[in-house]
Amino acid sequence: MINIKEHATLSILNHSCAHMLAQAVKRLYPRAKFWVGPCIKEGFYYDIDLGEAVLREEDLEQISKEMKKIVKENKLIKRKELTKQEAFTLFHEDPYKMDLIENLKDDEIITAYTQGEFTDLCHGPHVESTKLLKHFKLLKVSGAYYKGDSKNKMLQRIYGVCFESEEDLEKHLHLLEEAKERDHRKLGKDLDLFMSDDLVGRGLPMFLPNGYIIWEELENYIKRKERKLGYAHVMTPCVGNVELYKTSGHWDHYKENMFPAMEMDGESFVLRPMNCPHHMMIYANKLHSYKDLPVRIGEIAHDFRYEASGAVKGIERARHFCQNDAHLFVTKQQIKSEFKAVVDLIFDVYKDFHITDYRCILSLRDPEDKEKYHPDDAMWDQAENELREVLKELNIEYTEEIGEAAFYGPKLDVNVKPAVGNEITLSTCQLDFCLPSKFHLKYIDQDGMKRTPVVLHRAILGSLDRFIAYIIEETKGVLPLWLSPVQINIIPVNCTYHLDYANTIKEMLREKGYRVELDVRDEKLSYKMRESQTRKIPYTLILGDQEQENETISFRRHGEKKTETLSQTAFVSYIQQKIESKDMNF
RNA sequence: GCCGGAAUAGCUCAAUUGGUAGAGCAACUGACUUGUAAUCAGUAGGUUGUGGGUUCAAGUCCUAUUUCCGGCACCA
Repeated sequence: MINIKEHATLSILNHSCAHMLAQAVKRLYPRAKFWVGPCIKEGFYYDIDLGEAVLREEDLEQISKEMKKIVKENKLIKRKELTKQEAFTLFHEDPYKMDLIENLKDDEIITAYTQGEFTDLCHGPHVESTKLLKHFKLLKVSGAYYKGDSKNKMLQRIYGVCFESEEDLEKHLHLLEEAKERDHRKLGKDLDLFMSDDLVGRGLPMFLPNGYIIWEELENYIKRKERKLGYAHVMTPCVGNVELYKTSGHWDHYKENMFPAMEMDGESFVLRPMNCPHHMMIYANKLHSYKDLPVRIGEIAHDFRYEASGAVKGIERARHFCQNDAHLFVTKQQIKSEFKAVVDLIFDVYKDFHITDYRCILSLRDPEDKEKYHPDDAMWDQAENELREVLKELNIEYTEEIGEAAFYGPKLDVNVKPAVGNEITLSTCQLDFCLPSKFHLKYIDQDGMKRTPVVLHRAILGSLDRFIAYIIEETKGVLPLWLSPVQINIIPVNCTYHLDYANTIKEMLREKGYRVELDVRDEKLSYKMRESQTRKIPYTLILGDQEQENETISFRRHGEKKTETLSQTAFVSYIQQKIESKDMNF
């Protein structure tokens, strides 16, 4: 989907359209006060304080009509420079604009743009006239906190998008509709992958047999990779004593996101929100030599977080999920090489899944903010520099975000944009200077001294649940062969005459380990073929007289019209090769 | 958590201003025996999310609540 904010002409068009939206709102709601109306990736929005009035989706139509009028009025959009004093005078009735003006830097040139009766404080630039803003669509209304802070008042936000032609607009709206069709929540239901139920609880999805096959395949896939890289996998309980989390610091810093404590026999337990403390204890279970390091402890671990009700979304963000987690215990000297190995693993995996549209973010501390961060400047400097060096050595594009690091160390996040909704973090690698010392972790160094290791927290597939959601949306539910719940569907041409042959083939394929179904229902071939296609089964076999006589297999690949015929052995080696290559396109 | 919207059969959706809850698909039964995206006929399927209220009468109006959806905030 097009990024409007990054687009030279569309960004101006959309920003101008936001002004026109404000003008229309002002006409219909004279008491409206305006905060900001920027251009964003998806188009534009405007944040508005309407006082008592409440905007509903259905009100958008009327506002659109007013905007169309303004288009017809062909208002020229005029720029004017103002002194700060002039600006104060001009916008004295609008507290939000006054706020903006107050916070402008003294040397900044203040400008206002006027179109007809409406003037807005704005740095511009804008199109010349409102008549150029004809092809727009208001998309949705929502609440949005003033200055993005939930302690502040909630303003009303209207979203919209504007294009240069009606054709472009229609095309874009069509894309938005298509995106909805690939929503993992819809596909998860259609393909019987997972479900949820009020009686089980909000944010607690359940994987159905089909969905669990995907889950299992991914688990095996990533564990195999990790084993090759020297990871050892463990299994730890989902519940922990509250003291464990007091030791780790989670109780102080993360309590609001945890399910409440359970009291029992004078002890207090919580469902774990993450696995670090358990893994710390596993490390502490044994005295380590510097020769043991790095120690890599991995786990496909079930976690529980009390996500805000508004944050819950299918299996992308739920209150129970499974992390592809690992903790690497390293010496200071090993930070760089281990970090590099993690980054290599991330992109090795992305290559397998054809993930190319991602964004790397290196989150660093804000050196000015002494409160927030673990106080060891030398350590921070070393770590941050080494992370940078690795990313540069590997020639990875990334952006640095100052002040976004966790209090315990810098981190690399890899974000992707799913078909529906906001950017999500898929992979992460976080350095931690704090946790090991909280648990008094040590190793005996070469010189016989006890030293504290550094920990790298990392997740490659992130949570399996979230990764599955992402893969479903990327593939539109047409999963690669190795992940498909049903890989091969057999349709006998005639359920009496060809049943034996169909059964023989089915058993042969099943013995080879493929997930195969035989459709013996008393239905027409075309009916079964249709269903096989809508279920997005990669290979549909048609077995009739010809195949039976020649001991061959005729098959059709999902989404294709043509049929191919192979000998049984040729078909098996063809399928085997497809599965082993983890080809994303079958 | 906040703002707004929604909830009707397993699924997708209908139901005039309040006036007998309905269709397609799926399921089940039967007929048909078919070579690549829907064969035909029949049967069954519902305290309209839940609780309260208004009314002669509520899927429809009011109210509380739960869940879902779109955003916002959150994601040490």
